[in-house]
Amino acid sequence: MKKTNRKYSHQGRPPAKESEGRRERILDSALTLFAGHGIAGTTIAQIAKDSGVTSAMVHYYFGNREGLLDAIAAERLAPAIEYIWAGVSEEALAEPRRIVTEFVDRLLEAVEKMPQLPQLWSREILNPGGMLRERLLTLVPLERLATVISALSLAQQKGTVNPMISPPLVMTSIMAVVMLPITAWDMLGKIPIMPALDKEVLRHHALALLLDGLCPEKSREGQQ
Amino acid sequence: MKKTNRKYSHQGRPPAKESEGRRERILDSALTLFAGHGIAGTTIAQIAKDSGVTSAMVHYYFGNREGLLDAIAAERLAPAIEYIWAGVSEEALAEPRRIVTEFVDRLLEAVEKMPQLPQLWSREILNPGGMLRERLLTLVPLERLATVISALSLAQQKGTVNPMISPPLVMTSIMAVVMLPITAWDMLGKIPIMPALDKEVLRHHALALLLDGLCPEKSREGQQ
Amino acid sequence: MKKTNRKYSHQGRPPAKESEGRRERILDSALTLFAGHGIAGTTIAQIAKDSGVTSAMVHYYFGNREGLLDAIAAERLAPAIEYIWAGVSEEALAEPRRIVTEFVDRLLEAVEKMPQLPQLWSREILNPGGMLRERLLTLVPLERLATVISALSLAQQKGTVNPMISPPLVMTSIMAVVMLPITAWDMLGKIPIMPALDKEVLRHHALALLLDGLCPEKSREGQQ
Amino acid sequence: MKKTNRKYSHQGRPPAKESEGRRERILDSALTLFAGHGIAGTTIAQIAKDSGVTSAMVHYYFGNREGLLDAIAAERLAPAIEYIWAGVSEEALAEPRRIVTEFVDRLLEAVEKMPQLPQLWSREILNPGGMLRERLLTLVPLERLATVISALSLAQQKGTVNPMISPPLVMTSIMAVVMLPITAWDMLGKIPIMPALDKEVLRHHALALLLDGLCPEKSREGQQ
DNA sequence: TATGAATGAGTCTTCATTCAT
DNA sequence: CATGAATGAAGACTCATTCAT
Repeated sequence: MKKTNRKYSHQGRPPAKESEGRRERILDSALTLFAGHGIAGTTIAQIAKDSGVTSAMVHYYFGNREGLLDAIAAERLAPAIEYIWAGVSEEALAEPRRIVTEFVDRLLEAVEKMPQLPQLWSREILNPGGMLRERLLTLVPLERLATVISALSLAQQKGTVNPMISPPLVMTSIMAVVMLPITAWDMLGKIPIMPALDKEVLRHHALALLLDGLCPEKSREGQQ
Repeated sequence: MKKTNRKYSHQGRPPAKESEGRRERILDSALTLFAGHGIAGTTIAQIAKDSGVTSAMVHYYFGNREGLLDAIAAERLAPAIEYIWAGVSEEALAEPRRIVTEFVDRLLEAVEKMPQLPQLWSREILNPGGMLRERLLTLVPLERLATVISALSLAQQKGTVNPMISPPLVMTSIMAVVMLPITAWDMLGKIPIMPALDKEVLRHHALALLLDGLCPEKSREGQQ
Repeated sequence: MKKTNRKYSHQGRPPAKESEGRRERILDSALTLFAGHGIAGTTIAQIAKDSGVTSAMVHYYFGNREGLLDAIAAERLAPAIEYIWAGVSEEALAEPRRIVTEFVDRLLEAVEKMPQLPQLWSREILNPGGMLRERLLTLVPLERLATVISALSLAQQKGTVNPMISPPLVMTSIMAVVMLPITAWDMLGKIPIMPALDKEVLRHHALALLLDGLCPEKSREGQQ
Repeated sequence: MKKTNRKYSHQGRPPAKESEGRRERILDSALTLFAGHGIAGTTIAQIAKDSGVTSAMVHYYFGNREGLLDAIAAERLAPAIEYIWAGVSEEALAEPRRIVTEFVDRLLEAVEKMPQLPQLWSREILNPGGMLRERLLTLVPLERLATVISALSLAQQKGTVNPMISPPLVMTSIMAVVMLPITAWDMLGKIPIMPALDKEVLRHHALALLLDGLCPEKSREGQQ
């Protein structure tokens, strides 16, 4: 069941579609369909059809639905999550702005490699009742998160971080600001006066908002 | 099929439980179960059982599954969305900070009244493939959104709004920062050094982050 | 799930086929098919077809395969078993010959009413791994059996019962001698010089063999 | 496809486990699993796993499921049946008591060598619908059975056999009294006052019951 | 010989939906 | 209004069997 995660170990290109085995192709299809219609809304038959195999074949490789979800979690999502968190370097911990910058960049890179990530993350991981939640809870590097939270608290005491924000919520906020617009991408496209919207625009927007806020110069008197 | 939306039209108390008809009870159950297991993961029989009726009764009231979703969208979610957007007052448009503050507060009030909102929003509305998306797209006040975006752009030109942010993404960012942590509430609880986390903490965090950023005083050189 | 067992409570005729509900008809079909092909060899679809319903209907009435087996055990076989054991009267306990006679007669009456009994008994109840075994173990009146065994032991001490037999095996032996030939009925029919074989012949054979043995007059020297 | 039946042709020891080929090991597993869960309840994959081969291998050796059943019947059960019937010697035919004694002993010896026999016999051979029935019907020495029946009839005319018993049913009765308690062995163990029960006890019980009956001294008037 | 891969047919089960009452 | 009964279609999963290697 173990697989080396070629995709995230290096910065490697994905291997040629031809050389991928059926197993990988099934996982690809599952990932995409799960992102598109939700896990509960996707049948094994749909995955099989999309990947050009019979549904019996899906059972052959993964045993059952649960086994497929396990594989998706372990072989596709866990590496992505690891990759994202590996992005917050030790040196960055001392500089809150770097924490944000590096984390945002890792998120965007992960999404680049796996476009289904934002939707799976918001639907199946973040949500209680999400079908990948339990499976990934153990894979999220809680101690890493704790380290970052501590670093932010320390910086807050030193006065380099906004004293009003709540350190434990920061990483969630970053993920939210980066991932959710991607999820809603096409919805935003419906807005009439929407200008060109791409990952670069999103990156600048997210960094500016997270680091300096909407109205940085403004005095802070009337806030609540 | 249309119903007045007693809940959000005024600030009125919800009507006495007794007076609610079966129809409303079915909608309540549906809303909660949809939020908990996703729409695709919820059967009519579950909703029927939870609301103490037979599943034939659900069909009697709503025709079919689609009809139930229509009703949930029109009678429960549309009013909530209307309520949220109604919060950005005309006067606020001139003051970006007020836009944010009022919007955040409306969001939190809406969640207070309908705790299922964050999960339904991220799963079934925001996500492409979400089963309420199409139904609500027409109900989102796009012209209102356009107005706000224009106001933010104008303020940006006047120098009262961070020139690096992207106005069309602002409202999405606000919703993300407020709603997602609520969705992930219990997940965040698993973090060891998590302090007390409640709506008030979230409100201050969201407002501080959105308005002033994580590191407001810092110079802005390293931002690449 | 409880049903009065009309069939065995009195000596009543079975109710008219017409008035039986679908549920009963499904149980009838199941009983017959289970006896014919074994439980493991019978599909729900076969039962459904035989009883003129859809297989979804079988699930509607019994929940699942296990539920159907439960119903067969509780509503059909348990009453038959009760009926058989109820046949050994209190007065009979003092007279070993009456125990045998009454038990044999009850067995034959039960088979008369439920011709599937011998096959189900030998395949699915008696056999370890039989699918009704666990379900019926609790229903067999063990204390009644114990009473009979005690009575036989006592009679053995008084000299009215063959001192060489083993009382705990007696009831099993009786059932075996009566039931197994019925199971193998058609097989026996293949034997060339087989005379007319019917229940009456079987009854006399069983009683004679069980009570007096094959060679009653013979001295008992060579028996090692 | 034919194999010499080493096990029953002589009194030979079973060959060393090592020298048995895979084919024999598959048959062993099949025999045991068939006895345990019934033939219909046993899959080829289970047999393969139990015998340490792949299920493709089972097909390689036996062609298909039917072929495996053929082999079980021809190579394992037929020899056992032959062995049992070979036990009724020519000399015994003149003495009914010897017929019984020798047949009982052969049955017990056969069971000793093949503990799965009683269960397979009652489930899959004796029962109509039993999956080995057709295959073994031709293998049962019908003419031998006819000979024995004739001998018993003759003895009955001569007065050395109970005139009330039915000669064609005698051999079935013997098998029933010997085999069925073995099948139900563990079930009998559940009975509270059950004394030690082993093959020797069973042998004496069966012989005593079959030869002399439960109440040999009793007068034979009330037997109706 | 031996096996991993592959599959069509079938099994149990669920579910939205309908309808007579 | 309300429901128990009924069902067709579809879902997950199993299994005997085949085949290229």
